[in-house]
Amino acid sequence: MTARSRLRPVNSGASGVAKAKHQQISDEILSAIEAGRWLPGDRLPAEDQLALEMRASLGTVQRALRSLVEMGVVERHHGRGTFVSGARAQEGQLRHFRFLAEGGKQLLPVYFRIVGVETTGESGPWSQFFGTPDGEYIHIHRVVSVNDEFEVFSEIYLPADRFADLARLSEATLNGVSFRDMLAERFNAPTLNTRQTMACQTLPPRVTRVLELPAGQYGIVWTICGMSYRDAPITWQRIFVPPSDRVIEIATVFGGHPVSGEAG
Amino acid sequence: MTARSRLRPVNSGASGVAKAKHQQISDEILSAIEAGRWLPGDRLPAEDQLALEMRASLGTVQRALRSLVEMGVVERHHGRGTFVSGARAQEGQLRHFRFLAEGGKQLLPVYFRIVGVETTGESGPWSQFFGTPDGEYIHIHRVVSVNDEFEVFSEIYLPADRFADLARLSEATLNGVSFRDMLAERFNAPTLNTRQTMACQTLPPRVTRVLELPAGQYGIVWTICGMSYRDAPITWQRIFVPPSDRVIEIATVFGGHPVSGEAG
DNA sequence: TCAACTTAGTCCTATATAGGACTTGACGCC
DNA sequence: GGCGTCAAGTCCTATATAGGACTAAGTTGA
Repeated sequence: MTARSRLRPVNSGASGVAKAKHQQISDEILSAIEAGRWLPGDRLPAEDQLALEMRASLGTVQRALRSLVEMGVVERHHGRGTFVSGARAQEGQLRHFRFLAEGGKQLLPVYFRIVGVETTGESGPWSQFFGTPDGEYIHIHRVVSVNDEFEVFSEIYLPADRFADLARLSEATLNGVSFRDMLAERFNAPTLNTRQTMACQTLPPRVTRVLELPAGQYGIVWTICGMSYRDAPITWQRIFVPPSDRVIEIATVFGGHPVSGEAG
Repeated sequence: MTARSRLRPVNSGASGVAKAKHQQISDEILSAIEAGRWLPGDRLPAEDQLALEMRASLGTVQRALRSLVEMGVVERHHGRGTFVSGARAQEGQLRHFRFLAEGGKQLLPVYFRIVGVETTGESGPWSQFFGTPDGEYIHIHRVVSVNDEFEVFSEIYLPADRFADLARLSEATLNGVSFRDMLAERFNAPTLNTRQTMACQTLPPRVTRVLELPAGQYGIVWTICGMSYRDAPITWQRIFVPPSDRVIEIATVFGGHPVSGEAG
């Protein structure tokens, strides 16, 4: 028995409800990826190999893998193999949102400047999202320059226990990086799904001060709850967007094909 | 041969690129639904029946039907059948967006008041979206009251030729109805997908005037491009949202499971 | 050296078949 | 009438099998 065949055969746990075998299999593979058995970029065993390990037929394994593709967990390439999705895989893609110029041209967030990093036990909507009312959180404020054209203010909360190593990273290391990529690459915590809300409100003083805007300025208060495998909450982010002719495009994906295009 | 078996056998057209049979089949069924062979709420023939008509195996038809479910075109119910999705099917669901109160409770748009209806040849971002620079459009302005709690201003453009009957409807008929439902039910044009952008900008005078806001008030300018079967553009909508502690939740659906919940 | 060919590995499609699970309506019985 | 049983219709899962298509790497030959 090689190291390759360490996956538990499905249906081994006496679970309450019976689940379809293809779901059990995708669940099993997902667990293995979560546990780090394969890292982003790694190739999974071939379909037929998995079918043997899982004691299932090829068709059943294929169906399980298709559902993992839909979740954004793996990618399959004809003739090459099945790979764990890295953050880089969707780079530049409209997976969750992006900024656009007036004509529809895409703007890239290129410059991040850390304003503050702290660990806090403060509760708020983030603690509700994480489901840990008394939890400790890493709280990072940043100014994000979009395409060197305009700036937004971003603050992000992460559970301190899950990302303890992050608190030990220097600010220099955190500067200029995309959190989404970093969490996927260094913490095996890719953002697979988001829940987003928006409102127009007055920007708080700490924001207007840093962005050099008049006090009481209105802006978009944009909340992004980031979820990873099994919809586990990993990031609570709030972005303050001042008035601008730049627009935010929100990804809405149905039927497997992301909506994109140049028009506004 | 009954009226039921009018679907063309797949692969009959000498198309340029070869498509997979299951794609051809879902395409074929989609065309039939588009053409009105089955209307929203109607039951499609059973899987095995379709397999016969399409000269395909059961598994292939099932795969085609699953992809139509993903697109939101049909719904399948174990033991009952496969039905063309009506607009009502997703009522109250977070298919594209919804309004939330501060605590996360859902607010329903309950009251629509028509401000103006006109037919215009004016060009703008909508004509770019529709791809008809010289087209005629039905342009409708409305005040939408969300849960009787706050008001937003909505304007919508529709291609005049496609929805000619709509221009003939009286304002009384248009008052108080959801366009999304009406287009699906009366025009066989369900909104299956959207492209959404947002920006914080000053609200135009015609909006502040109707909503009784101070001139120059900032707000969210929210553009929603609605698409139907095969991503055909059907509605271009702009919603002006004044400052409020009410938030807009945008649906972001990945892996087939819509993200929802009570938290903000 | 380099292009063409071959081969192994992998994913993709499609079929025929079998049984299970759920829904609905009909039927018979009390 | 009300209840349980039954059967037909439908979707759901799973298997075994076959062949095709794409990729990457190695081999051959001019």
